[in-house]
Amino acid sequence: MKKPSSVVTMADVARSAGVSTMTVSNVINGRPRVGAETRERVLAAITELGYQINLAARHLRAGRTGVVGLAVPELERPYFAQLAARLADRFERHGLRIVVERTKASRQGELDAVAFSRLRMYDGLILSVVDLDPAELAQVGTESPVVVIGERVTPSRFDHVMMDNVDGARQATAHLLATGSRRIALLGGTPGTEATSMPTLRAQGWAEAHAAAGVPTDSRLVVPSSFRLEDGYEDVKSLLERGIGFDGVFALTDVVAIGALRALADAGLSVPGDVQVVGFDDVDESRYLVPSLTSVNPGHDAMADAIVDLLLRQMGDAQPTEPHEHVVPARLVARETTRPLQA
Amino acid sequence: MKKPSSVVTMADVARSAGVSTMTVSNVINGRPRVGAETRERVLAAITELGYQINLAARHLRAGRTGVVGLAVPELERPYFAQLAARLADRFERHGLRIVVERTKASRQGELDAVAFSRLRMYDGLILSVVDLDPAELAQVGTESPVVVIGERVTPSRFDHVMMDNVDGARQATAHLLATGSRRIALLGGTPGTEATSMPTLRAQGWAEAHAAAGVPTDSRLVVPSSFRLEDGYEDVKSLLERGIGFDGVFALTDVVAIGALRALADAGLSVPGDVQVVGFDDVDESRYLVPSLTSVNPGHDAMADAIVDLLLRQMGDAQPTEPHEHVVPARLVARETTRPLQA
DNA sequence: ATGAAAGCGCTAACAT
DNA sequence: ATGTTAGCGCTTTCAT
Repeated sequence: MKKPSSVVTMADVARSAGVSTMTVSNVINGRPRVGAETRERVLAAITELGYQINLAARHLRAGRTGVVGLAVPELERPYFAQLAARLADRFERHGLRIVVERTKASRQGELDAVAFSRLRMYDGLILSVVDLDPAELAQVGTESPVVVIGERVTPSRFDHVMMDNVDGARQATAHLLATGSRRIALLGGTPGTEATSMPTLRAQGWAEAHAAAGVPTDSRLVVPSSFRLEDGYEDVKSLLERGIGFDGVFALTDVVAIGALRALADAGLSVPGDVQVVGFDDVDESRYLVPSLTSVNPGHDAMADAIVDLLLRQMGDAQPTEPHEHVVPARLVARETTRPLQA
Repeated sequence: MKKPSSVVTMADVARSAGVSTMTVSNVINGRPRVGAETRERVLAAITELGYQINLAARHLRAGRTGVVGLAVPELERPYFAQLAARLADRFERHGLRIVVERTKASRQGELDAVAFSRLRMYDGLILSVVDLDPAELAQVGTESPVVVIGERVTPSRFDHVMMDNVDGARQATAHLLATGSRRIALLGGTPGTEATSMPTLRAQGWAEAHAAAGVPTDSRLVVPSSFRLEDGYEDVKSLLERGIGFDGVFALTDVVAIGALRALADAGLSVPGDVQVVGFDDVDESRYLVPSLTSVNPGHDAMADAIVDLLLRQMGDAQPTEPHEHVVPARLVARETTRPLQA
């Protein structure tokens, strides 16, 4: 019983079993042409020595890893965590592992992810682009399969799956207007950002709905912030403290909405009586909140399906096909933070 | 401008620049002893050919990947998503990437994670063990650094960081008792499970607190379930439908508590007036809920610190040290789903 | 059914 | 400052 002192290689096993490394390799990979008795001997040696295959070597040889990477801005955002779970389910059915990493929504983080992937650690990459600019992304040379998700309009070089941010935001705002809100705060709007960023697109939907309804917007109701719970909380608190009146809230994400709800409660405002609230993402917890959160469902399953389909296609095909641009429709889910529509 | 037809290797670059591969390697890795003019030439060739380093080869050679794996039961559980984020912050400071994968809380998934790691795709692995049994885990031969987290008492072969489940649950239950609850439902208790599983440990704390207070428990108040929102919801609904009275709820996780709160609201029960509720995990959203959720904080930062410390130690040390067992203390955070303690 | 040789793309060690 | 040699551990030929 030899203790595996440091690293046991195939050669060690081969020597111990009195065969060639090739035969060991054949046994390990379940290839057919190995005698039953030889196989036994090899297996015994493997157990005895505690042999473990070296994937790095295998990958170098095979040129593939069986791993798909998912790079998201932040691991703890429910939207991405839930997307990751959906993707994991789907890829698993195709015998692929999925691993999740984060980019911190930074240019560098996003570039790193592509680099890591194209450097052959992943057979394919799903990249949520936030900060990387289309031009930069376009320059990234990559032969390896990449599907870009996220809100920005990206260069046509890559397959791209996105939700319909503008229309979703339009629906959310239109619903608030239809149910009686007239001054709708936009939480998370980040003015001065790229024209194709998620906040800008959702702000655009907010503006369009106002225009369509002939209701004026007030720029003081646009509160810039990040996407954390405390941001929604602080945004509302700040509006109240500054005495900027509002009777509706469109939060750029459900997480922000949850923070906002808390601030409204602290201020003694009732929801939806005094203020109506709509979020975006329709994360799992939204329907369990009290009151349950009206939100925009960005088409989770359709999105996951499209991503998997496009990536597998790239991974399978010999010749690259034309890049696809896939927009998944969004749909408002009305719940208790908004009043019922008049019939 | 040659199009990178398939794979450009260092050798290609070397040829094109009229140097040896070694010089190319030196340039790429920023090693000092390269002439300025040569460096220029090499860099030019790299750009021109669109050369990209092959990490698989690098790793085979270097024997390390710079990647730490984190294997958790489910990607979308807030507790794990938030843990992942904390760990990512810390490892990043040490120049390590962290990637997250899921095990589905299954034996096989957990074994796969160890296999993947020890097969040298990760320099270290943080494994949340749920289903794998200590004996099985012990048999997994691995030279590669592993830190086990999770509730089960694991074999002493591995460094292990865990929260104080029993004491946390005891605090939660004691608080409910101290604030007047007498019939406390236990949501998520899974009877007949391993003696060291998380549900069992937390159930034990629940029982201990009752014993200490001289209050009898009622086994009908123990509702088995998984850890999703809908489980908490269904658990409460089921208790109510079956007419099993209760005036307190200890949910095994905050997520379950959120589901429970919704079911209580649906039944027209007030919290904390009619029923007090305590969760476990103190996830970020708990303090923003309305009413905010009283919960057990399992010591998030202390836990992350301990994990990182132990793993880095293993990754650094030549000789393996004695395995460490680290228990992080838990602490109740009283909020609005429970009544104030009588002064 | 099994083995020998070659080499995946890189880098550490040792020349020059 | 740059090149040569050797080899990481595996698998793909192509023998036998």
